[in-house]
Amino acid sequence: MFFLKLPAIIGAENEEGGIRVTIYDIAREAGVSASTVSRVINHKPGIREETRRRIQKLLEEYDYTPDIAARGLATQATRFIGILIEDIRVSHHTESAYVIEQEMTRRGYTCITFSTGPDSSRKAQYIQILEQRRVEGVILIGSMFANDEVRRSLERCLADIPVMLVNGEMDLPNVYSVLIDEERGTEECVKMLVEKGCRRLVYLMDVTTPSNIKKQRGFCTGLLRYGLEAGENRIFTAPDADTSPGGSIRRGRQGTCRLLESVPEVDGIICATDLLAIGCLQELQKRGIAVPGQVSLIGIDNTLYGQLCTPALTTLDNKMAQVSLSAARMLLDVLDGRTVNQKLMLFTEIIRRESA
Amino acid sequence: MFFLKLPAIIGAENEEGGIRVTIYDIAREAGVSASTVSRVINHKPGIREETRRRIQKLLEEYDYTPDIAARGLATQATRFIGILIEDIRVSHHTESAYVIEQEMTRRGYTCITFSTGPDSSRKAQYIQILEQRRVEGVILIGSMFANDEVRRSLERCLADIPVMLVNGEMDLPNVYSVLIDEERGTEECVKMLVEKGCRRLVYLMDVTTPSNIKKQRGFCTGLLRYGLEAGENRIFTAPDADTSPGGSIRRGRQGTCRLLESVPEVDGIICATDLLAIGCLQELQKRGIAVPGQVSLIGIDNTLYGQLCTPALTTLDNKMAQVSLSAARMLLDVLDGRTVNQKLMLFTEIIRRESA
DNA sequence: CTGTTAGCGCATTCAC
DNA sequence: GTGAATGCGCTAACAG
Repeated sequence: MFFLKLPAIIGAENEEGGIRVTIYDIAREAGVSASTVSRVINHKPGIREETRRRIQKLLEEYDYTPDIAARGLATQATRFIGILIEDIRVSHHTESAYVIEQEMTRRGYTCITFSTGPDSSRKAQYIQILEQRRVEGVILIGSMFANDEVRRSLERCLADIPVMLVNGEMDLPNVYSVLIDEERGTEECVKMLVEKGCRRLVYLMDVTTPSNIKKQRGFCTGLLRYGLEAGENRIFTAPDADTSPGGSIRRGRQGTCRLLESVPEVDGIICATDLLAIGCLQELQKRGIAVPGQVSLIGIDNTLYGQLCTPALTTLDNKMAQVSLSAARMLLDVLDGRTVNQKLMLFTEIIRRESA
Repeated sequence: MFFLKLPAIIGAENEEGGIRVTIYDIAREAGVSASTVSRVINHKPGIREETRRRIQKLLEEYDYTPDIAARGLATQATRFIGILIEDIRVSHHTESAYVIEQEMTRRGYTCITFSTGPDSSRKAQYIQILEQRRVEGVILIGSMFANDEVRRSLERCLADIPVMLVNGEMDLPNVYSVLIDEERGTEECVKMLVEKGCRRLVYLMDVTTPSNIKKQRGFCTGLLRYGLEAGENRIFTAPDADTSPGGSIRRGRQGTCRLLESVPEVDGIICATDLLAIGCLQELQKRGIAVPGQVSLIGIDNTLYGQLCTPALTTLDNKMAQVSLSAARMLLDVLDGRTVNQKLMLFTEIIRRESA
């Protein structure tokens, strides 16, 4: 398997058949030592201008490209950032991954991104892969990462590197959080519906993520605060068998069916996600229930989907792009040795469109 | 900067404060040499069962995790795959990246994915980053990578590693292609519209990608073949200033305005993408033009968006997920030393829904 | 200003 | 069966 690198010994020709040119090749060609070449490559001072130029020229001539892994081995710095998401196909996750990758790349880091799926033990496996790759920092996107199994895995594998939790909290010295106040945001949605005259509100969710639970709490708080009687019968959970992106819509439809059976007099619905809301909308329309005429509808996430449906969806923007960008910047700050706050909170905003 | 690793010399305690345990640490603890530990880790034969078990136990006890980069330096294998996409936020690109990442991860590779943006010189830069990371294979997603600048960059940087082109062609010995017959597919769309009685067809596109050009060719061929007079006035290009995902819809609306001015009697529109079609649909509805009553509308891509709008969009499914999966598998075959076809073609399928 | 030496963590010959 | 020696490509400390 090993290719004996004769050129290095004989000083003969190389640069063909997949042989990589190394700093030694360049050094030999330039009649200097490898360290000198290394210094030129890394723009270190203390090199005669003539030498620098000569080596620079050879580097280009031979199309030299540094092996970052080898460099990392010597410097103990891989310049890798790990990103874990449950499913990158979910549109606000896509947005997050995109924003983070752009920022990290801009700053000279390379991102390794994995879609882990919902299973916690799988998440732990991916954390181990990141450990093996010796990432210098990690960003976990989504509240579903804030659980004990992930926590244990982090303590075990990544105790010494900074970890950013996007929309989740974890009490660990190396774990930082960027949060978004979905709870208060959802409460504001209730307020808005009440002000529009709604009296029978329902919160529809599917997967019981910490995030969705927070929204639920905000919903309940809103009911109390704005004078509506609370009660378990105002919370509905759609079955979550199908985990594909399209599944959300289906769940929205099914959840709405159930909901309408229990609370036929409903006049305001808040859905945990936009896609759920769109499923809901489809079911309502199918039954001839006017939106927003008879029922006001609000989604959460501010996805593109919400702009496309008719009527356009009023939605709670949880600003995933901004939140993710903040997380990326915080991580960069930590890596640069700057002190940062361990927790940060950003604020949601209601995007008023036609459905409410 | 360097942490003198005293434990290795003194044989003292370690495992705290970010010091990674190496095979040498384990070896010392077990009273064997590093080679033996290495053999155990890599499940090589020729180790006494007792020794193996003892070392195995220590490995777990000390939470040993191999440094893959160091291993790669020794074996000349990084197990990295590079993926380049113009914009991962575009839904069928997301799907592609997802599918490929899942398959590669399953097979022990780690993906490095970049969103390059449309600019060719930027694409070349990203190719260089992949080279620096010593990826073992590369997948370029989208026809926009099939241009001369990228080609030169590949020849220069990645001449010795397999490159898969998803939906694009390039005549280079190490470049493989998985294609999708969008040309014939679009032709079939024309046929379908003609059979529905349409007589004034228009093709609306935005960015002039090789892929969109192919669709255009298919459109023209269809016109000829199915007895409609061709002509430049049947092709419309929407302005493409805004490159955000939402921009597509806006372009669809604007393009439709122009189109209606020139060909007010249009009764069938094929759009180069679903999002474009949705913008088109919005504009038509705004003007009170019935779809599919007065105008039949077909999109391309089979995105989730097409299922959400009203009426649901008839669309040409270009099977990006399958195409991407095939590309991933082909690449794995090449990496495993199996011979594969350098080109492969998959087939589109029309998804009939309400808009046509 | 530059070369020599050593070592990053690991896998692999070749001895024993 | 196992160990010692060597090298992967690169950087960094220390001399000169």
